[in-house]
Amino acid sequence: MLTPTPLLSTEPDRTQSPPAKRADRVRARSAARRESERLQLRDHVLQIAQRQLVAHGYHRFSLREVAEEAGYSPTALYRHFADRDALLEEVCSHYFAQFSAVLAAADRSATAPRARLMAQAQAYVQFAIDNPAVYRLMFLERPEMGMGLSMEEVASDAGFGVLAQAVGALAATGGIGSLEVPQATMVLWAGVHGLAAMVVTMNLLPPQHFLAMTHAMSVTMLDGLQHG
Amino acid sequence: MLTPTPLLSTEPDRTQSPPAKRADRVRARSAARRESERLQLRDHVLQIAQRQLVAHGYHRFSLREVAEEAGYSPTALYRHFADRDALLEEVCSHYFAQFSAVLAAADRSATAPRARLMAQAQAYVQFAIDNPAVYRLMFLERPEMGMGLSMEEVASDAGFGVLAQAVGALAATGGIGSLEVPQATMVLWAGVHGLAAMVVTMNLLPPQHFLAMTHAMSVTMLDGLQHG
DNA sequence: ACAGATAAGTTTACGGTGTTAACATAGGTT
DNA sequence: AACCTATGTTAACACCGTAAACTTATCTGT
Repeated sequence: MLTPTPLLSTEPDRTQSPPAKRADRVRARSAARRESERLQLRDHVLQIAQRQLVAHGYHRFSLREVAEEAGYSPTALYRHFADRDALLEEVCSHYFAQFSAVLAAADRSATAPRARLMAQAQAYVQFAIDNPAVYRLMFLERPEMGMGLSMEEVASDAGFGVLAQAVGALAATGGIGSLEVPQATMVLWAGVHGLAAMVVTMNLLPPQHFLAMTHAMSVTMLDGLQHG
Repeated sequence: MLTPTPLLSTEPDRTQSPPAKRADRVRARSAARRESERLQLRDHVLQIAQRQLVAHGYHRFSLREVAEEAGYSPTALYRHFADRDALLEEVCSHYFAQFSAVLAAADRSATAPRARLMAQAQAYVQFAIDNPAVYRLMFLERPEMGMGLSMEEVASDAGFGVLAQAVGALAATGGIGSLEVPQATMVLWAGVHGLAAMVVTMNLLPPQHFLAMTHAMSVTMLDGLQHG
C-alpha cells in the first residue's frame, strides 16, 4: 500500500544471483519486515501467555484467554504455535534461561564449592517461591521431559551445568565420599527439587520456612556427602 | 411395598423412646438398608474412579467417564459427591491409608532407627513408582493441603507419624546432630519427595535407577544428620 | 500488469469438560 | 390419601482445545 514498487518489468532475468538489483533488495527488506512483524507478534503473545500463567496459575491457563487478551481469535494462534503445549513450551524455555541465569549468578556469589552449592540451593528454592506457576510448568507438568537418558546426560545437559560443575569442584576437594559426580549431582538436585515442589504445590508453610529448610537440607546433604 | 406397616395410628405418642415397637424396628432397618445401599453405591463409584485414575493417569481423569462406566448420568454423582474435587479427595484418602500402611510395614521390617528410615524411604519411592497417578494426586495437585500449619503439625499429623517416630528414635540414639526432630523429619521427607516427584512427573530414567538413587540419598542424608 | 500462490486471519463447528437448574419418580412418613 | 424427600433423569450453560473452510491481503512469476 505505502510501497508501490514501481520499476520491475525492466529486469527480465532475476535468477542470476551475484549482481543484486534494486528489486531484490526491496524484496529482501520486505521479507525481513514481514518476518520481524511475525516475530514481534509471537513475542507479544508469549509475553501475554507468561503474564497469564503467573497471574492465574498453571491450572487456569487458557489458550483462548491468551488469544482474547492479544486481540485475536483463538485459532489465529495456531499460525504461530503448533498447539497449546507448544506455546507453553516456549514460555517454559524463556524461563529456563532466566532460571539458569539465576543459578549461575548464585554460583558466582561464592568461591568455595560448598558455598557455591549452598547459594545455588537457596536461589533455586527462591525461584520456586517467586514463580510457583512457572516452576510447576517447568518441572511438574511435562511428562515428555527426557526418557531414555543416562544419569550423566540428565545431570549435566538438562540445564544443570552450573550445578554439575560445582559438584565437580567439590569432588576435587574431596568433598564427595564414595559417590560419583553424576549421582551426587542428582541427589542434590532431587533434594532441593523436593522442597521446591512442596513450595509450588501444597502451601502448608510460609515461604521463609522453606528457605530455612533449604539451608538445613543443604548442610545435611553436603555433610552427608563428605562423610560417605 | 413389602412391609405394609399396618398398626400405627393406635400409637399417638411415638416420642417416648424405651419401648421400641415393631414399626420402629421396621423403620430403622429400612433406613439402615437405604443407607447401606447409598454407601455401596458410593464405594462402587469410588472404585471405578480409582481404576480410571490409575489407568488413564491424572490428567485424563474425567467425572463424566466415571459416571458412564458406573452406569449413571454425569449429574447423578453430584448426589453423592460435592464435585469432582471431592470425589478425587475421597480416592485420595483411600490411598493415603494404603500408603501409610505401606510405610508402616516398611518401618516394621527393621529395628534400628537408621534401617527403619532406609526401608521407609525405599518403600516411599516404590509406592510412587507403582502408583504414579495416585502419588501425583496426593502430593502434587492439591493446593489446599494445609496452609497455616506449624512445622510440628506438618511433620507429625500429616500422615507421617511413622516417619516422625522413626526420626525420634534416631534422635534418641544421637543420630541427629543439631537439628530438631520436626526439622529433620521435614528434610528427610522433602528429599525423598523430590525423588518421588521426579518419578511421577518426568520420566527421564528407568524406575530402578530411582531406587538406587533413593538409597544414595538416604545414606547421604542420614550421614549428614549424624555429623551435623 | 495480471494470474496465481502463499500467509494470516476469520467464522464455524466438533467433541470434550465440570456444573447448574428443572423435572420425574419411587419410598417412606404423616 | 396427601406429602415430602431422596435419587435419579434430561437439558442447558460456559468453558476448553482444535480442525476445517473461507476471506483477504501480500508477495511472486510470467
